[in-house]
Amino acid sequence: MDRREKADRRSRRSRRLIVDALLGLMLEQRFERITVQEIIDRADVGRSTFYAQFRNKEDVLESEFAWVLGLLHEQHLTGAQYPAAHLLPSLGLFRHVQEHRPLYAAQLRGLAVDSHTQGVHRALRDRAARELALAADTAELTVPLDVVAEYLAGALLSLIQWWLDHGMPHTPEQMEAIFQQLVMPGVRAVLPEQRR
Amino acid sequence: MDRREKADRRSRRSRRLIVDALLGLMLEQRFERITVQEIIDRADVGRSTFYAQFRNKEDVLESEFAWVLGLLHEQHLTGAQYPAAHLLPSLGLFRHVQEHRPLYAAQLRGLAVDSHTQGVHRALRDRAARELALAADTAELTVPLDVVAEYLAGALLSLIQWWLDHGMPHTPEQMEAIFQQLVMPGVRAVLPEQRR
DNA sequence: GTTGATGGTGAACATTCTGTTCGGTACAGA
DNA sequence: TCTGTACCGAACAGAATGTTCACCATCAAC
Repeated sequence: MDRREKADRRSRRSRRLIVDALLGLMLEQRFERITVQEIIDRADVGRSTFYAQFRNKEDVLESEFAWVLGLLHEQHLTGAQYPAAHLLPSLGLFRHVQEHRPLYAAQLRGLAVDSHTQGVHRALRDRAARELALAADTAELTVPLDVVAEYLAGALLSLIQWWLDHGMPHTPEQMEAIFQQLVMPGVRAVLPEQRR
Repeated sequence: MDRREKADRRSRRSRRLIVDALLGLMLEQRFERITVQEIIDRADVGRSTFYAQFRNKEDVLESEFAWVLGLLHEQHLTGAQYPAAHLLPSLGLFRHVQEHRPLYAAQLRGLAVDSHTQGVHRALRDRAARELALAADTAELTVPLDVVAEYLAGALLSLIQWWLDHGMPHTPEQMEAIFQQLVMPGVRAVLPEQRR
């Protein structure tokens, strides 16, 4: 699964070159327009090397994303190292995006396989749904629980989108403050007064 | 520009067949995987007919979207036929999406050219930014104006996404109520008390 | 109805991109 | 030093795109 540690030094080098080439290209043009030929030209590897390492160009991005999302899960989405009232590990997510900025920026600019963004979206939405179910009696919600979960995930991602789009002018902590001010009041409004 | 009114009856027929075929296919598989051959097979038109009417398969969707977005603009985004405090014509948008459900549903399921969703997103965001600038003194905002605009557009779209995803179980009016409860409190929280 | 114009048809074609194969070379790691 | 593995590059088959063309169908106007 993770070919980062083991494997031949040459393999790692090739994979790195290819991933970097693709991320670079994605800052210039949209993903679908990029051809395998362009990738291997920029990476300066042979065609057969490319296909020895990846199934296709989608696979390049997917494997990179799988790795980064794995980190996200184990570092920020497991356990409950954040205040329960927050419902989502928003601060952790802002920090995570900042840490892996090149990948996320390329993803955004290249308008790439939307399925990745959607993967994050789903993960956040489900996480929020679970937290909400714990935080409030479902029957007491004035709005369906899964709408609230969708809203939370969507609003958080739209802040992240804005942040990336504008060259990340704020710190994760400032973004977290904005998130708390802007997004959370709506959630508290539909929860019956309870758990602060 | 708009080939719906003028043009030969046969042209209109062909275009309609092709658009419907594509929308149908998009309910089954993602846009990128769909080939022109599949479209013309399902539409039952000749290959050359397809290319006589459209530049490529993106063009099919684009022309349809351009038309529907044109309607959206003239019916819901111009003037200010909605309460100024709402900042966005959310109810109008919910109604509009319901009215053109097949297109929006296909767009969503097919994970199609994200640029269309982004087009709507941009339009909403800019609209919100303009309204915000009128509704509040920029200097008095505790959060940058364009973040709020982005948030509004993103949150509204995420509600629409949920709505489409779940087969539109609510009326536009119910969705509007949810939007008001869930999304607007955050906006009021960052506006200095003013204009109710 | 005849007629002239416009659109539709299917087959053929060049082109582009994809993904695979293979013999030979270079390098990593033990 | 030696063995396995990755890289290389060229060649290739297959798929999909978009174009062209000669022929046929349909329109609407006379």
